[in-house]
Formats: sequence, structure tokens, C-alpha cells
Amino acid sequence: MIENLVIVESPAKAKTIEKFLGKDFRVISSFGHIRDLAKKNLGIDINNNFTPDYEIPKEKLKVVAELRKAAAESKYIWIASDEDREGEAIAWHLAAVLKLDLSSARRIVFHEITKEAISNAIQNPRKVDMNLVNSQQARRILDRLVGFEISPVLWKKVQPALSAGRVQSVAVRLIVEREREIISFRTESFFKVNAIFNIDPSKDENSKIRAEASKKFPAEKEALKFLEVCKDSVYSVADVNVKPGTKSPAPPFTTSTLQQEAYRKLGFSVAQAMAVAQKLYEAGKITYMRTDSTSLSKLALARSREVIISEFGEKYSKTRQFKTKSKGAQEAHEAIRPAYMDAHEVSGTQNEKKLYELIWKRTIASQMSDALVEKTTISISMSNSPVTFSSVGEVVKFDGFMKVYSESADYENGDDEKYIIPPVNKGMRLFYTTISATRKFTNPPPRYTEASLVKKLEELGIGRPSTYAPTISTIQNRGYVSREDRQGEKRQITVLTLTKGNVATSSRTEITGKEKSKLFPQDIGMIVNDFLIENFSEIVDYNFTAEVEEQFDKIAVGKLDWTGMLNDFYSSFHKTVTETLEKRNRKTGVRILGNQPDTGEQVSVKMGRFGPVAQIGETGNDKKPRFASLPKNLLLETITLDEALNLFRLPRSLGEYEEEEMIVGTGKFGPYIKYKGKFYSLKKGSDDPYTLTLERGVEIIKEKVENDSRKILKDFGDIKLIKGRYGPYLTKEKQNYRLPKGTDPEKLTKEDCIGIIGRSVKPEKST
DNA sequence: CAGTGAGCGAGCTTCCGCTTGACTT
Repeated sequence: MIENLVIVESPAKAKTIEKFLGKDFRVISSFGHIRDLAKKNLGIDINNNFTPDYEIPKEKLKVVAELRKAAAESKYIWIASDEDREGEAIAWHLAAVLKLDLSSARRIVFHEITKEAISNAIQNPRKVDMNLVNSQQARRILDRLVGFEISPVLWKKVQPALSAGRVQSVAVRLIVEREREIISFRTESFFKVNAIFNIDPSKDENSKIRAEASKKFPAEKEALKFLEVCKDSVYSVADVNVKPGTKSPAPPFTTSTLQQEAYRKLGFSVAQAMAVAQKLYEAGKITYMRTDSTSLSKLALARSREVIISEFGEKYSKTRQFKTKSKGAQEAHEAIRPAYMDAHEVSGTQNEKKLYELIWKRTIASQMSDALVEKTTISISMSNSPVTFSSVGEVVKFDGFMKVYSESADYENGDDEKYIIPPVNKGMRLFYTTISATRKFTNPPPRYTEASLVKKLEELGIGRPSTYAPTISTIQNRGYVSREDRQGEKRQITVLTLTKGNVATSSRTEITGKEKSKLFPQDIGMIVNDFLIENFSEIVDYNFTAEVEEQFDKIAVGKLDWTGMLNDFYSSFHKTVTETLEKRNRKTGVRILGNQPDTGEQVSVKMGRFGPVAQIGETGNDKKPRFASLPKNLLLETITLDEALNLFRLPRSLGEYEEEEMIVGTGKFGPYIKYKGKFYSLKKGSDDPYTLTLERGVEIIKEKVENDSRKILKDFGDIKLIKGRYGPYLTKEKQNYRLPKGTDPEKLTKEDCIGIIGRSVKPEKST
């Protein structure tokens, strides 16, 4: 019999706490929630005041059995789930499942995992807060109602197996609307004038001043005219303005800011950042990684100060506590920080080291002094034009936190390069070295990355630290959006350059529209989004979550009855659901593009059973319509008649090679070549199935054959050792076999392989 | 694995938030 049992949510936390609490205490974990609404059906008795039907999910049965056993063996049970809405609900479910008396259950909370905070908590137990629990029940039930009533409407009116929800549908909406802004964006061009001035024309580069003209010119003609004016102008310094300023460090990481910086600085996907952070957390190297709080424990503040003073000196230290400002933050945990501030680096994989270093730097920087900068602006006047030039330079007088870490921006703008301005005085005469007018283009708004989408969701107060990564997976898994690259296109840039009294015209190429790992909406995402906006505008409104959160907050403080709140919401919501089912037609995103020039048949596109298709002709006529699937880079919304007609040119023959016909087509996995009964994928972006030549086709086939042969480590005839994604494996007659642990693939003989295959029992295919 | 697009319709799909594994061809 152990005197005391403490239940926390996370096993790693349990391990740490147990160390603080002596041998009268046993600490175990519930692994998060232990009960949820029934998996099948709605799980809510609507006609009985929204009574929830809770059940223990199958995968939680084992944990619950262990909890029950431990509870039976203990005299006192302390429920130490997190101090937020979900944590309170977990406490309540634990009390119910372990049959604890609610009036006497010992509910404790602590924000920091320190001996002091924990003993303090043990000395001040309280009861389970039913108002807070009820606000969680309202949240849970509302989400179930929204998800489980709207999704079936989509199955009927759009396509099976689709989904909608308070969080995911807004995430999709953001991406769809951004894409439409990009589609409707019209690029404009203008000429920007940059100059390099010199203090003394006989001297060298050290006295160079880079400046930009205050005026932009709409076209080449005007830009050229201005350069002609520049030719004969006298330039002088009209003003020198020196302004001191300070820069402050960013707060320590929350889940959202960690995901953003891990993407910007390390190129991690949101899911990858979380997986690596989880490893660091489990190894006891960082604090909890799912948090919305920027606050640091007193201990962390003190330790950071020690580290900063010993490494950089007293004047680099400035202890700060940051206030969390994100909407709906619950602050059950600390910010994400190193568990031990004096550990600069950790052992582990490359990614673990890199992410840890980022967390260490961010945390330390947050406790360092402001940087002092001096911003100098020179304005330069012209003798024969009202246009002025200005040059901006920034000098760091004291680096402060910048010694360690600076936050990155989402979209780097490229030409704000910093440089040091040479000393100049007002009235000083300047001489131009070169003045150039360069054609520039306005850019459409940027597409979201996973990380910038998380940032936006957090700003809107939608979703929680534990759901950002799963939400982004969900909207991709449903096919609503897709993370993709784009090659971009070349465009010519005209540059007019004035040097030594002569204007020369040149041109250079730049790439525009290049994208890497950006979120693109898919046709089905756009159709579902439009359907939801037409029929459930309240739910997909950007403010919906904020509005219901306000009500949950009222429930949490006892100012609003939770079942009443649900009733108000549901009565109008459910009416919308039934009306939509009754009155709305199926939505296919159909567009009629025009007619086939030769036959006059109608050409249209729509979402078909197996995805987006182009169609020539109509059903119900004598002549059956012809169909062609849309490739990934064309949207139903923007495809043109010519693009649609083009799709019907495939598959086509490239001619014969060694007396066998080579066919190029496009299928389930993109464009391919079929030759001698085998398929070869075309290179993404560089090979176009419409213009591919026989010669290139032969090349592709040869490359593939060569690549495949490199994957074969050993060839024993019918048995081959292949280099695969998860390490080497054996293959025989299209069956694959794993190597037993500890096998050295270098030393495998054919006999060894036969043995491994003989001993391996193929498990039944499971899902 | 590189297709499919007639119509009927059984039985299935689905939410958000807490937490980690077990396992991968």
C-alpha cells in the first residue's frame, strides 16, 4: 500500500515529479483524456438536455485499468491534471471513472515543475471546478454537433467521406480565399531608380553612398526622361538625420512561434517540429512543447541571468517576464525552454541538436538587453528636379540580445540590405557613379506555408497548441489543400543605366512565382468551402470561435448555463442543417467553357466521382461524352477552354524505338511513358507530356533503369537485397522481408537470405 | 498501381483536444 497517488497527464511529467516527492508518493499518468463522447452515432442525447454519452475509448482501456489498480492500492489520490479547461475535465472524468467522491477529491495544480511549486500545491488542494468542467463539456459537444451534423450534409451534397468542423473549415477557407486573391491579382510594373553617389569622384569605393529616388516611374519612357535630367544635375546633401533606437528580443517560444521559427530557420514542417520537440521533452531536455504561454518560471529566469552574466557580462542581462497576448490562451504550462539553461547543446540526432539550439538561443535572448541602433537617413537633392534621393543606413551601437538570436520574417523582401553610410555633412556636394532605373513588378499576396497558417489561426484564436499540427494534416488528408512547389516562370527585366553621362539599356531575367512547400487549395476544398459559406456562414465565419469562446468563458465563471447555451446554438443550427438537406442541390463546381471548334460539342469541367474532369459532349445524347482528368496544376475554377481541349491530346504515341511503340500519357501518378509494358514517370516540372520527344523518352527510360540498379545492393537471382526507405530489405517474388535486428547487410550470403525468408511469417494485412 | 465518368444503393465516412507509442517496404 502506497500512501499517496498523484495522477498527471503526461508520463514524462510523472517521472520528473516523482523525483521531487519522496517515497510516500507514487506518480502516474492518464495520457491525456480517458473518456470521450461515444465514437459511434452522435454521442449526445439532444432531447434530454444534451446529456453526453461518455465512453472509454478502446485504446484507453489499458491505461484506465492501471489507474484503477493504482487507485485501489492508495490511500489518498491527488488529481494533478493541467490547470485549464481540458485539464479540469480530465480531473472530473478521472474522479468519475475511479469512483472518487467529488466533494472530497483532492484536485491540485501547479504551473512550474519545481519542488517548491509541487509541495505548495499539495498543501493547497481544492475541489473539482464544475463550472470549468461544464465549459469544457459545452466546447466538446458543440464541436461534435458541428462536425457530425455538417459532415453528413457534405456526403450527400458534395462527395462521401468529406468533413467539416469549427477549426478545419476555417483553415481551408483562409487558403481558398488567399488563392482567389492571387487569381484576381493583376500585376503592375513600374521603374524604380537607384543611385550610387560618391563624395569625391577621384576617390575609391569607401565613400560610396547608395540611395533610392523618392519617385517611381510608370514606364520606360518616363524613366529614361528622368535619367536624362539626372545627367545634368548637381547633387547635394539636403539633410542628415541620425536617430537612435532600440530593438527588443522576441518572447520565449510557444508552440505556434516554435513551429514558425523551426520552419523559417530550419525548414521543418509543423509536424516535424513537434515530433522533434517531443523527443527532446521525453529526454528531459526541454519543458513541455504544447503551450500557449510565454512566461518563464522564476527558476528559469534566475538561471538564464546567471548564464548570460557569466558568458556575456552583466550589461547583456535584462530579466523580463513576457505577458501572453494570444487570443484564448489558457496558460497551463510554461513557455518552451531548455530544462537546464546552462546546457548549450544536447546529444541526439542532427534535428534534435538544431531545434534545441534554437530553443536555447530564443530563451536566452529573451532575457538579454535591448539592442541599441542608430539609424541614419540622408536626403539628397537635385539641382534641376524636385525628386530627391534618400539613403538609409543602420549601425548597431550595442548588440544586446542580437548577439545570440534574431527572429526571422515570414517573407524576406530581399533588397533591404544594410550598409554603413560614410560620414557626410549637410550641403556637401555629391557625384553620381551610376544611376539605374530597374523595372519592378507588384506581387500578389503570398500563399500560406504550414507555419504561417498556424500563425494566422492563432491570431484568430482558432485551434489549440495540441491541434495545430493535426489540423494541418487533416485538411491535407481530406484533399482540401496540398503542400506543393512551383517552378516559377522567367521574365525579362529592363534596366536603364546612366554612367559617365551615357544611358545604356540592358535586360536580365528573373524568376517569378517560384514556390516551395506552400499550401494550395484543391478543387474539392474550394467546392466544399463555397458550399459551407453558402449554407453555414455562421460556422465558417472567422469570428465564430471567438464568439463561442466568450460564452464558454461565461460558463466557466458560472454566469451562463451550459445546456442553455447549447440549446440556443443548436436550435438555429439544426434548422439550417435540415433546410440545407431539403433544399440544396448537389454541388459539383460545374463550369461550361465553350464548344469544341470542329464538332461544336459542349466543353465543360466539373468534380466527377473520381476527381475533377473535363468533358466533351453531354450525357443523354446518342454520342457518349469523352472525359479527361484534370492534372494537379489546373483548377476547375480557372481552367480555360484551350487548356481543357489540350487534355484530350493524351495519351499519344511518340513513335517507335527499337521496334516498340512508346506512348506518353497522364495517369493516377502524373505523366508517364509506357514502353514494352512498363511505366516510367516523367520528371516533375521539367518534362511536359504534350511536347515530349522520342529522344527524351529514351533518356528517361535509361535513367530509370540505371537508378533501379543502384538500389540493388546484392543480387542473388530470384532474391535481391534492396536499399529502401527504412534501410535494406529482401525481396523475392514481389514479397518483401525485413532483416532481423542486428543483421549486417554487407555479410549476407544467399543461404542467409533463404533462411531469413524461410523463418519470416508474413503477418495478415492489417489497416 | 498509370482506369474509371449508367444506375441502384448496403454500409461506411465525420468533430476538437488531451496524451503517446507501434510500425513502416
